[in-house]
Amino acid sequence: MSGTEPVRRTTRQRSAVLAVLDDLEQFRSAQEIHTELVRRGDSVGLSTVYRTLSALVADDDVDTLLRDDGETLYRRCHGETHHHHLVCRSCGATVEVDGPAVETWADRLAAEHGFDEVSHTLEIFGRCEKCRV
Amino acid sequence: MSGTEPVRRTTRQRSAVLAVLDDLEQFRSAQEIHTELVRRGDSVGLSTVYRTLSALVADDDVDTLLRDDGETLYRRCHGETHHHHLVCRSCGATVEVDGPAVETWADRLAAEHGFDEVSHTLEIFGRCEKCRV
DNA sequence: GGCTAGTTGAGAATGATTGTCAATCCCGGT
DNA sequence: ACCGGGATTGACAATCATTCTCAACTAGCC
Ligand SMILES: [Zn+2]
Ligand SMILES: [Zn+2]
Ligand SMILES: [Zn+2]
Ligand SMILES: [Zn+2]
Repeated sequence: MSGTEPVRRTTRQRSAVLAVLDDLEQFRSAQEIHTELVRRGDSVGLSTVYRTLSALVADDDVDTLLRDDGETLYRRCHGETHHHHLVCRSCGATVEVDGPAVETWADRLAAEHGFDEVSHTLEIFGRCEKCRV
Repeated sequence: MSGTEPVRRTTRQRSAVLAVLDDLEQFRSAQEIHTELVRRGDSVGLSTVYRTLSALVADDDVDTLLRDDGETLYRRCHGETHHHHLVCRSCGATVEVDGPAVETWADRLAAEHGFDEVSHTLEIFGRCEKCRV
């Protein structure tokens, strides 16, 4: 399917971004990840953070999620296969979920209406227990 | 649930935006709607377009949709109740769809994980028949 | 015809994301 | 260890959707 993927060199910056992602259980914005890198004293240029995240997404190593305000959030998920997320609006805590029924429903529906090259987005938002008053 | 809604006056601008929305079957961005208004010779300030659209969304008279690149699209839907969309990526043609099974699945899942104030986003993208090569 | 509060719009401001490009670095070959 | 060339970096500028500002305008009401 995908042609030969471009070579990715191992650099201090790339490792630093990956380290932050591996320590984070929540979906976070590029800006937040950049701030965290600075806080750790392992500073990486903002452009590089964006570039690295884009590469990770292209390689399917990182999942993205669009917040209501349009900002993109990133997270390194454990599941290898296609899945969705139950996300806490206030703390970003995330549960990876599978919905086999939804997958087939969406594909069938699209086919019935003559749609091609189908994809879908599905995210569930809420407030987790820890974030109750 | 919602308190007394703020008064909305009937202005030329508001009517013009609604007129465009009613003629459009596709999801469109605020900028595109603004361009269409100018083309019709019924120009409305861009700020006003955004303001009007926001008000319509707040009043549940218009549906929104976040495109992959984070831009917000607007559409005046026919269905009164909660529903989702099957959208053509190239022309924006939209089919309103219902997924009762998904609704209950999402709510139950969130409840099982102790989540509160649950909402969800679900959109299906594809290429419609007219947009095949 | 006036009053007044909601509305408008040109332009500035915001803020995330992307582009630029010279300096720097990784890595396979020697 | 020493190159060399292509990949990577980062300070900064640029883009672009969206929001803010605020003085001028107007719909709705007496
Ligand atoms: Zn995930
Ligand atoms: Zn899915
Ligand atoms: Zn709709
Ligand atoms: Zn739904």
